[in-house]
Amino acid sequence: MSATKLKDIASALGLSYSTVSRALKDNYRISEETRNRVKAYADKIKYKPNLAAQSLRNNRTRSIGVLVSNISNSFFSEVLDGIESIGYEKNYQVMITQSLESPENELKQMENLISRSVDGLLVSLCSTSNSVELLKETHLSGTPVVFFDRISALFETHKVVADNCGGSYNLTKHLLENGYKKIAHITSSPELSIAIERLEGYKKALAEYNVPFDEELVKHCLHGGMLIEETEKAVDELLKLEKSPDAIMTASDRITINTITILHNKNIAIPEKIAVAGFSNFSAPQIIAPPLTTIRQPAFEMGKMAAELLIRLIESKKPVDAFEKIILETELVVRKSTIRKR
Amino acid sequence: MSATKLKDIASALGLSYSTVSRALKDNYRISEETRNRVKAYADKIKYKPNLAAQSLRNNRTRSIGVLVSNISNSFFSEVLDGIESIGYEKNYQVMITQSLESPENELKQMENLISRSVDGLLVSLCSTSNSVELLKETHLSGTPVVFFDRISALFETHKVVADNCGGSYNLTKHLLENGYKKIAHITSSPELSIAIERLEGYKKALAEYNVPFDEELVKHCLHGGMLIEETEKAVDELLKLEKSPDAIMTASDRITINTITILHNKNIAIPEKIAVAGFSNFSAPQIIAPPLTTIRQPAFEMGKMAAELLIRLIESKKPVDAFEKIILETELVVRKSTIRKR
DNA sequence: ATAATTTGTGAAAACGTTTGCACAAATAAA
DNA sequence: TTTATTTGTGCAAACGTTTTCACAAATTAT
Repeated sequence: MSATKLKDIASALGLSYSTVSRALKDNYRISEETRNRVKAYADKIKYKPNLAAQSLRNNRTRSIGVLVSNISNSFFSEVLDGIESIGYEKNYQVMITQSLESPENELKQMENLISRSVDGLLVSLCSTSNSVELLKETHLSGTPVVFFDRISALFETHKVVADNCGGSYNLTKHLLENGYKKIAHITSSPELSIAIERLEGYKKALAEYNVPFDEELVKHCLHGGMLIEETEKAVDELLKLEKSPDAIMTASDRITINTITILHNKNIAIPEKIAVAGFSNFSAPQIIAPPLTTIRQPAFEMGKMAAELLIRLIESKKPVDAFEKIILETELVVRKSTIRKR
Repeated sequence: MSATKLKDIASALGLSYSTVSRALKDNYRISEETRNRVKAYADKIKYKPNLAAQSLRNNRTRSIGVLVSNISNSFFSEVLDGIESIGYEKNYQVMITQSLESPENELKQMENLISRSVDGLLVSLCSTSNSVELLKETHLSGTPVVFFDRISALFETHKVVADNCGGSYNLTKHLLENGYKKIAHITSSPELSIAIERLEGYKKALAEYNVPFDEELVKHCLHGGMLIEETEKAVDELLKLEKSPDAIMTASDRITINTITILHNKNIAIPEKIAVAGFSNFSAPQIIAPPLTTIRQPAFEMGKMAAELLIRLIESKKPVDAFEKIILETELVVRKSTIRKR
């Protein structure tokens, strides 16, 4: 009933463990003949090496750990899809964990992954992360770490990100060019790298079009829109402003959905009264009322790139010389939610 | 640099490995005093047992394997979220793989998980699965298997499913009661358990309202709507029918999105010309044009239940007597896509 | 011919745990 | 007091690999 072992092959073929082991890895001085005999027999009895034993011996698990804030967030689930596809291709097991935006969870999950001796780590930080120190140690002790999406300024390492600044610049510019003057920005926690970068692009576009930046038009949802109340508060405050905005740029899927829902409930016409557009990896922006102008991030691609980079780092013999930073382009798709009929 | 080991504790405290090991597991005759001393020191030096060594020795990995068809499908990503939440709670690592609806992938992924000696398996089969034999073996060899969502008639084991039949019955009934007579059903591969059950509920409702069942009104998308073309073909064929349908009930998120997109493109008004409703775990059905009547499955809950059951099976000493089948209720939410103004 | 090298294989240690068994010390029963 | 039992600890084997070292046989160089 129990699985086949090296010993089974060895005794069946009258060889020693060592010879069998070496024959299967064909990296040593084993005669062509023996090698083939061993491999044929291993195939025949469907030998599968015991991975626990291999890990114990080799200190390698052929697995990578992933930390995201939330698996079921559509952006992250696409990223995970990409990571898994590379894991499958390169024969690495992917271990997925989520922080749920809690720094305590994040730290525990990270420790957990490390104690499972994953060969590398793929991390998208939570907004108030305090696990950077642990990551530094991990990195130093030889387990490579690649950040994606949400990175940390406190720890210089390999990174794969979307061009957040460029994306929000393009989107803001699009709004400005279509005659919107008072553009609000509802974004997530101000500590997040992505929020900072998106704000930057927004400011850059405003400056270019000589529209003064107005602090009051920027609202933060500290929970990234997990709670609709925080978006509600943001929208309400915007509507109460003396000169309330004629467009809202949102920074995430959830915030986008919340904002639209709220405006619908208040019977505020989009885009006639207020235009809406945002960062989104929504699966169907075209069937929203109204079809939504979006900045789409290459999430699947990001997962693939990050996983490929990580595995490259894992498998490179020498410690890699320089940190790589890969920036992926975003895509602006204009739909009706930002186009007023004349 | 390297992690701390049992030996470190043992030599620091002048004890043997065995005593330290037993003290940490407090399941043997170790004096209160020694136990505390060991634990305190272990805490102090942040001792983390080597999991590879433990697995090798115990034949347990404290991990469970999951197979879904696609991580980024919103239904599955919610399920995964649920599974992960229980895994975290019970301290099991979750290893997620996807079949991408390919039986070959499915089999490979399954073998992979098994060779990693996961303690149990959580499986949602792909439509033309041929890995049931392997699962049977696995089950017999003592690794429990729990099916969720898409189950197999060929293998009797533990199951967690939504009430697909009841759900589609309710939805069909809702349509019938709102005056729709010719209700089409666009569903996925006819081999899938969920498709079979949903068709059944549909037929049951029709029969109850004395509407004859019409084979021509049922269309299958073999790839579950991954390719928009297959939905396009289905819709086209329906529209070409002598008496084309006045309502369409869709069986999955992707098919729903595709159908709505296609009808929009053809300028066919929903629900005035054709009503649309479907099974969906879309994150925002309320902001679709028009707001979508849906049957929502308790995906997160399903993941939790399945994971809890599996872990219970893993940790129960005796082989469990009977197979459990948990059926979760679905929720019908009526919105404008099925309500005609009078 | 002998010496040096190459080639193929095996013995055994190591990776870090857990656990059956043995055994001494302390306690309880006779 | 002697014997039986309980209590606390240590030794050593086992889990299934990989790999260093050793060594015999075959080949090549001298």
